[in-house]
Amino acid sequence: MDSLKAKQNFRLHLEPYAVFTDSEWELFCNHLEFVSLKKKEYFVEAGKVCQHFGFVHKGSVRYFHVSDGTDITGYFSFENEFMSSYKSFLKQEPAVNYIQTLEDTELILISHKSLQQMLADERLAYKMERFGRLVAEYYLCCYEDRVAAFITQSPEERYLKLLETGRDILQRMPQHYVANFLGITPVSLSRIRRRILA
Amino acid sequence: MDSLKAKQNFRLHLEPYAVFTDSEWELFCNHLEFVSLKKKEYFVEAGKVCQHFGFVHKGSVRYFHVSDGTDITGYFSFENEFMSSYKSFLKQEPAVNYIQTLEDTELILISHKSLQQMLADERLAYKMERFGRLVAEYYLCCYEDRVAAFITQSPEERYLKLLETGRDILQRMPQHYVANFLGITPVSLSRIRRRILA
DNA sequence: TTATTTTCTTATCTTAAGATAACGTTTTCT
DNA sequence: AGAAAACGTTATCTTAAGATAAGAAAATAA
Repeated sequence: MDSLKAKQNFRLHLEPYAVFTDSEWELFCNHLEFVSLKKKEYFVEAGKVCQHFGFVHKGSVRYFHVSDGTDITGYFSFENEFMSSYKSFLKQEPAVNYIQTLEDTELILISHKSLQQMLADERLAYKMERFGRLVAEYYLCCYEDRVAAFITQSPEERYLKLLETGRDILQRMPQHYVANFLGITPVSLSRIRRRILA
Repeated sequence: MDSLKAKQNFRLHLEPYAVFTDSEWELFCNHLEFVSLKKKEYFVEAGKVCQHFGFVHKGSVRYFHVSDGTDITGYFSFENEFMSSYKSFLKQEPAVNYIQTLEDTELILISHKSLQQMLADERLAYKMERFGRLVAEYYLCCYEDRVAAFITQSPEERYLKLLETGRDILQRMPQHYVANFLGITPVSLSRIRRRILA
């Protein structure tokens, strides 16, 4: 991976959350790790502590749970989106889920240890606290919407909404992943699709 | 309301998120508002911007959506818990939900304007950023669990889990509020309860 | 206290989702 | 290219949830 380009792109996409001076940016970059994963490789596995907060530079990942042998999709992250098993990462406790790449994927990572170091480094602390706050707030809002969708909408309504706003999900994800992202089975989504066409 | 006691209690419950020096605490307290609401009064109404982030000193509140005339519970907050229509508050956009007291309730409030002032005040900025980050992260983790419950568990399983962990919800909330908190109708919850007893 | 509203249960009917299996198609792997 | 795996649809059967209405019990208000 071209880590120079990746860094530039990362800096750009961080702007809503943190604008670094050049010297801050240099300190920050010392903590970044660049990792390329092949399709279907795991970034997080259930039972292990998620050690990194990540940014998808290229490719995409899927976050899913496994129960009774079937896997159930929680969400997806595409290019230029953050990705982590947040609870596991933040609390440094074993994850209850997996994160797996869906394609060959390039990630920029910040380890929990690095984050703590930056939060403890006077030169970066304030900016990192703010960065963390804004990222967490962003995801808080996303989750608020997602919970609202589950309690106020039927599966069919959730699918129709996804059709409107669906980002890359519908184009790039196999339908059975989309199905349990919506909280239903693949068979059920197939029926919903037919119902809508009729 | 005894605002001195309320302040003390608030300071105690903020400790996981922010520990203030006495002088910081004094600055912080200048921004606090103390409000008593009667049962069934509204703290947030759909269509209006949520202006405050709140802490429940006494009593309890319910967060709910209204669609097609029926109301659907999103969550509850009890004594010593935070409460806000986060997305509306953070983005200062119209809320899509209501927040209503369930009993006579005493709240400690921070207005959006006050929060911005504190974030801009050199003497408090760092601590407030950190405070904001830790609160947002806390709720992020709660929401992560809540979404996981919707996609991995059946309504019955969610109810059984609530029986185990249910805080005050089951004791203090009417059952039809609990029902749509679980994403189902009151009638359906009643059936689940019967099924479990049998 | 009486009247009214709220709350919970139960019953009926309709609708849709889950489980499972079969089949054809497409993709992936070697 | 050929074999295997993954994917999407369809069908059947079972189960449970939604909609609606009615009635009893409890809480609240006048």
